[in-house]
Amino acid sequence: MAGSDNKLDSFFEQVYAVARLIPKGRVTSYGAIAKYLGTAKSSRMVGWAMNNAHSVRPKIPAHRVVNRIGLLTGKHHFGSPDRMKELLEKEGVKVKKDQVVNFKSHFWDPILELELD
DNA sequence: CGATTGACGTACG
DNA sequence: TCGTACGCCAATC
Repeated sequence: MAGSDNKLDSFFEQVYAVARLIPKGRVTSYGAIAKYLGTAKSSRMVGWAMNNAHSVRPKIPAHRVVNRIGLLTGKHHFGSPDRMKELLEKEGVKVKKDQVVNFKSHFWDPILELELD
């Protein structure tokens, strides 16, 4: 279709798409998203995408995206450093010292969940 | 326009 | 096992 919204054509939009697919009470990592998109080495760009996510609508549940060890590295970007923690705990994700408790159990891997045969 | 930074992750020693 | 170096690419200084 001419003039179609090829938003998914942008790497950032792909990150946003996956971020929106993160179920409530679940978390994922930048690397997991990057790897799912086929750019595992560009994990930094996922973080940049999240930075830009503040200007993207609908709002991106960036609070469900943490680094590979479950550390709330981006908590300072939510307006308040405790905002991310509150949001996660509100969804049932325990956070201790800026780190997701039982992170592995809450980990949501798009490669496994969105895997297509 | 060139150098530095950044919400990360992997590789190497 | 731990510490350091590098890659990635866009935005900012």
